[in-house]
Amino acid sequence: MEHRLDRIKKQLHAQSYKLTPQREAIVRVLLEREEDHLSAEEVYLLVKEIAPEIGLATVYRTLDLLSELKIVDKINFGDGVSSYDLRKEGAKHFHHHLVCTECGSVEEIVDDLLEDVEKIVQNDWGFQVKDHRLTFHGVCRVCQEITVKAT
Amino acid sequence: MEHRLDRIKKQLHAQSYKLTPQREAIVRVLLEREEDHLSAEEVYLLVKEIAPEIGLATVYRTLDLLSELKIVDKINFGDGVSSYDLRKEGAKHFHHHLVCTECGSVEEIVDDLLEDVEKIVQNDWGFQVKDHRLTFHGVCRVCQEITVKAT
DNA sequence: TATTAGTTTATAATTATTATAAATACAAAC
DNA sequence: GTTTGTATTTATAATAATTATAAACTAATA
Ligand SMILES: [Zn+2]
Ligand SMILES: [Zn+2]
Ligand SMILES: [Zn+2]
Ligand SMILES: [Zn+2]
Repeated sequence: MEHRLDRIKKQLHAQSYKLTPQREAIVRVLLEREEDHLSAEEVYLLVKEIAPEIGLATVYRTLDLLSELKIVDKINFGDGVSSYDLRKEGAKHFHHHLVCTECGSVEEIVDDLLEDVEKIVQNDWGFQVKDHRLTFHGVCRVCQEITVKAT
Repeated sequence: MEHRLDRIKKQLHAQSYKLTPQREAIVRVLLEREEDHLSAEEVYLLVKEIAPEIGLATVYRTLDLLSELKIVDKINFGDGVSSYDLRKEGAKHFHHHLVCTECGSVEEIVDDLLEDVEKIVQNDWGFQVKDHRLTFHGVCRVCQEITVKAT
C-alpha cells in the first residue's frame, strides 16, 4: 500500500500538486476499499474515521483532481450517484464492469477486451480512442443459480 | 414516423399502459430528434412547444416508463445529466457512443461490436449479459483535422 | 350516475454537487 | 525567524437534477 501511495504522490508532484494530509487520507481509503465502488459520500464517511475534520467539499475536490490525473475513474452506474474507482496499477484504460440487475453486485473485468473493437472504431470511424467505459448489465453467476433452484 | 409511433403505442398497450396525449407528444419529440441525446429538461422544453400545458414531472415519469419498456435508453455521459436515447428499430442492445473530449460531440455506432466480447463474458465469467453500455472517449475526425492544421 | 383506477399538474422536498468567502497551512524570500 | 504569497481547506450557501405529494382530471366500468 505504501508503494502505491508513493506512486500517487509522485504523480501529484509531477503536476505540482501536493499530497496534503486530507488527500492522503482519501487515497488511503480508496486503496483499502479498492474492490468497492464508493460514492463521494461513502468516501467522506470512511475518511472521517481517520481524519474527522475533513469536509465533504474537500472529498469532492480531491476525487475530481484524482480523476483529472487518471488516478481514479469516475463512473455512473445509472442511479444518479457517481462512483470513484481506482485505476489498476499501470492500466492504460479503465477496466470493465458487470452489474447484476438482480442483486446489484458489481464485478470487475481487468483484462482489456476491447482492443479489437477499438481498432475497428479507429479505422472505420476515424475516431481516435483515448479511453472507454464498458458496462454489462445482466445476471451474475450467483443469481443465475438461485433462479435455477427456484424453478 | 406514424409507423414507429404505432409500434410504441402497441408496446405500451401490451403492458396495459395508455398512450396519453402527453406521452404521445414526448414520443414525437424523441422521434423528431432521434439523432440527438436530449436531457429531460430539453425534452420538456421541446414538448412544451407542441403541448404547452405539460409538466416537468410528467416528462420524467414518461421517460422513466419508456426506459422500463426499453423504448428509450437512459445514459449518463459523465456530466451529471441523464440523456434519453431512442432504441433503434428492432435493436436488441443499446447502441454505442463516441464522445469527443475536444468538441463534446456525440456520434453513434449502431452496429453491435460486442458480440464476441459478450461471448467471452458469458463463458469465462459466467455472467448472463442482457444489455450493455459502451462509450469511447477520444478525438473525433473533425477535431483531429483541426489539430493537424494547427501544427 | 356513481365509482374506480390511472394519469397529470403544480408544488414542495430531497439529493448530489458546486461555488464562495474566510481561515489555515506551508514553502520561499528576506 | 519572520514575512509574504500561494495553494488548500473548511463551513456554508447556492444550484441543479430528480422525486414525492396531494389535489384535480380523464376515461372506462358497474
Ligand atoms: Zn446477482
Ligand atoms: Zn471497478
Ligand atoms: Zn471533436
Ligand atoms: Zn445514441
